[in-house]
Amino acid sequence: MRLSTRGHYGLKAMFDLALNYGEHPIPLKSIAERQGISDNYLEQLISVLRKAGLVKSVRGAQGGYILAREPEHINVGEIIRSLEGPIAPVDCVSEVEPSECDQSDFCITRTVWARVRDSIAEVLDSISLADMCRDAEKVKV
Amino acid sequence: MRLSTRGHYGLKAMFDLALNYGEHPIPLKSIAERQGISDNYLEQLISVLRKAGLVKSVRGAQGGYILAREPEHINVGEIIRSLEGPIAPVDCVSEVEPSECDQSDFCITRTVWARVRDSIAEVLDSISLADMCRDAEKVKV
DNA sequence: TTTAAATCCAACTATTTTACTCGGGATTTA
DNA sequence: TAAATCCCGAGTAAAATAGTTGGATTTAAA
Repeated sequence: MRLSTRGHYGLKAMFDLALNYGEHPIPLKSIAERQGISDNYLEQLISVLRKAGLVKSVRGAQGGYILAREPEHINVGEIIRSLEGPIAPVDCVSEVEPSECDQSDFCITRTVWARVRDSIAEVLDSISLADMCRDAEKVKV
Repeated sequence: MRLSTRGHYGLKAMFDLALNYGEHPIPLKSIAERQGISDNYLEQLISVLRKAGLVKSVRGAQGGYILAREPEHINVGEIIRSLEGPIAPVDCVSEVEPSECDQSDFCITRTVWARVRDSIAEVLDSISLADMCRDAEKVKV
């Protein structure tokens, strides 16, 4: 029941962008450094986030990345889904295109995984980047 | 955010044993057949469940497996943990021996994963095999 | 007492996934 | 024009996954 580093690193990067949200784009290299991630690898991940419409890029010198929306309007669920795919503890309860399984037991186990899926989704969808920034403020003080 | 087949199959097998709970041990082959699992593979999994004290085995002809406790007193969380290890979306919030990470962001992302972990655990620990059997009854009628 | 039905166990393996790295091209600012 | 930066596709080593295989042991029943 583990997240891959894609989602893990991706959220770190997005949170970093939220903390540094403003006029100027943030170069990927500085995000990678602060968050302790290989910048070559992070490049791949942020490319996915860009294609998903969660960040905007500015090319050239002095370029970098900015959140595509205000931190208040980006939630963790979106970030994780874009990097890890639909939430699905097992395939047959995927949020998108669940696979069929015709088992003899009326698939009661399936309902267990559906409940797990929903509880994960509920947590992730309820937390925005702005929420996380507020939490960070609290910790600082 | 996926479970491996270990937990998936393991729960199916335990549920099968719960549905067939009684005097007689259930041979592994019949569980595997009903649940559509390779019996060689299931053998590995049930061996873990036995060592975890969740099932008892009876060797020899007419042998098989029985739940070590009544279905009411075995919950899904125990089964999953014994097969998949501690619940931990990411290592640094593992239920057991969380790994250290000294990042610059006060690890607010960490608190997100802790909440996910807790919500998964809450669901899994709240469902017993007996609950699942009752659900199965409802579906039948 | 033999046979067949079972569990038990350890080692092997093919495939897939993960977590990267690498090299080069395109774009923009100073 | 040089430097900083994003963009993109291909390659790769290591680990995890999902099994398979072969044989030893135990026990009930014929």
